[in-house]
Amino acid sequence: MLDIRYLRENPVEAEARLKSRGEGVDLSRFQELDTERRGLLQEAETLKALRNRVSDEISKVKDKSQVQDRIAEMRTVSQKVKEMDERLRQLDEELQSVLLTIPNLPDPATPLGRSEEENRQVRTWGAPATFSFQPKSHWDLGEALGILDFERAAKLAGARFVLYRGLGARLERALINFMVDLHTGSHGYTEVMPPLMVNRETMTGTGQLPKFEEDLFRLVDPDFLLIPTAEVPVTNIHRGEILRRDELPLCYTAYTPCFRREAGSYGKDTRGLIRQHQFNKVELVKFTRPSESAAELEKLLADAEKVLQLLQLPYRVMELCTGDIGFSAARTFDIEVWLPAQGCYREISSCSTFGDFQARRANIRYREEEGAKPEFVHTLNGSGLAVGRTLVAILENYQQEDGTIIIPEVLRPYIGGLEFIA
RNA sequence: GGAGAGAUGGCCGAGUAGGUCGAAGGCGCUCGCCUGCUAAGCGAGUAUACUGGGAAACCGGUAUCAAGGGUUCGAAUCCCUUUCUCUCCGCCA
Repeated sequence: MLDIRYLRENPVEAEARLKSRGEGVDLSRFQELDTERRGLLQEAETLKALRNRVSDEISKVKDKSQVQDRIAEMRTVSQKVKEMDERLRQLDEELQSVLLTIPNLPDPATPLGRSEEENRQVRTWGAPATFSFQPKSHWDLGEALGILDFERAAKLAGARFVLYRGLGARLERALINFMVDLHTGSHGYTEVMPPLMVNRETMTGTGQLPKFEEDLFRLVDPDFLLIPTAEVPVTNIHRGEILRRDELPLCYTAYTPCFRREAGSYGKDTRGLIRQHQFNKVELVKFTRPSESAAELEKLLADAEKVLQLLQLPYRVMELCTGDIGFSAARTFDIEVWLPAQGCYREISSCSTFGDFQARRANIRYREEEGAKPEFVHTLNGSGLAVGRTLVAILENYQQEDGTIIIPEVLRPYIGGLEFIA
C-alpha cells in the first residue's frame, strides 16, 4: 500500500511513476473518495465534539429534569452522527479497496522498460558446459531413472503434479537440507516453519489479496488459503508489531511447499518440473531499517547465488525492469540457472525489496530512536532457492551420456555419500 | 465436539450499581538532580491512528481498553456476535 498522503500531495508524480510499470493507474477515483471522506469526517467530528461536551455538562447536573431539552437535542445529534459514520465507513472501505489494488512504486534504481525483454543482465557466473552428446531433458532423465513419475502423479491429483520416488525424493530432501543449513549456518538466518495455510489478513499483508485471488488455492470450510510462497506467512510473522531497532535486520529462512493455481499459464511449461501446482522452496525473508534495505538486498541476492556456486551450476543475474517487477516489489533481481536441454537460462530465484509497501499493509514498524515516532520497516525476500528447479538443473547439467547423474560434491553428505544416480 | 474462565498501554496489573478513565499502581525506558565509581534515592516525562490549523516548534478535534454491532445524552464498564487464549472432558497424528 502506498502512503495516502503521498498520493494526495503528489498525484501527478505518483501516476507517472506507476505508469512506468506499464499499467496505467487512474488516481481520480482515489481523489474523489479522499476529498469526500475528509470533508465528512470533519463534519462528523465537530458534531461528536459537541456531543461530548454537552454529555459532560449533563453529567454535572444532578437534577436531570432540568436538562431534558439538552438530552433530546443530543439524541438528534447522535442520530445524525450515526448516519455520517455509516457513510464514512462506506467511504473508508472503498478507499481501502482502491489503495489495496494500487501497485508499489518502482524504486528509482529500477531500470525503465516495458517487458521482460528490457530486463538488464547484471552478471553471469560459470560457463554453460558443452556436451559431447545431445543433452536430455530432465523429464526424460527422471523417468528413465525411475526417480520422477508424472503419470502416477496425474492419477493421484492431476496435471502439474509430480511423484518423486527413491533417489529423486532423496535428492529433493537433500537439497532442502543443504540450502537451509547453508543459510542458517553461514548466512545468519533463523529457520522457521510456518503454517502452510493462512487467513485473508495474512494474504493481504504481503499483497496477494485482494487482487490475485485467482492464483491461490482455497480451502472451502474454514476460509483458509494455501500459501503460494513462504514469503506470505514469514513476512506476516511481525504483522502489527513495533520491532526494536537493535534486533534489525531480522533474517528468516523457511523451507515450505508452495501452492499455485497457475491459472492463465495453460500452454506454458506443460512438461516436467518447471511449473507445478505444488513445489518446494527455501525462502529468505528480511526486515530492515529503510537506510539498510538496499545493502541487505545485495546480501540476500549473494546468499541465494551462493547456493548455485556451491552446486557449481552456471547462472546469470537479471535486474527486472519497471514493466516486469511484481505488484508489491520496488526492485527485483532474478537468478536464472542454465538448463542445457532447453538451451536457455530459467528463473530459479527472485530477490526483491518491497520498500515499505508490505510493511504499511501489514503495519510492521520500528523506532529509529527510543521514544521516536514508529516508522515502517522495509521488507525483502528471495528464493534461496526453488528446490524443484534446482533438481532440474542438477539433472540436466550433471547428466552423462548413459543417462546417469553425477551428484554435486557438496550434496553428497546429505545423500549418504552417494556419488551418482544410476 | 461438550463445559467453564478470560482478552486493558512496551510489559505486569487496577478498574464491572455506566459519567470525574487515554485509563490508578508497578516495572521498563528518557531527561534532569543528588551520591567522589557502582547500587540506592529524588523530580519530570513516556501510546497510536486519523484529521484541522501552522513554514516549523506546536496547538486543537475525533477515535482506540481483542474485533464488529446494539442500548444510552454518555460505555473499558450493560447486551449480542465473532476471533483468540487458558482449564477440564471427549477424539486424535
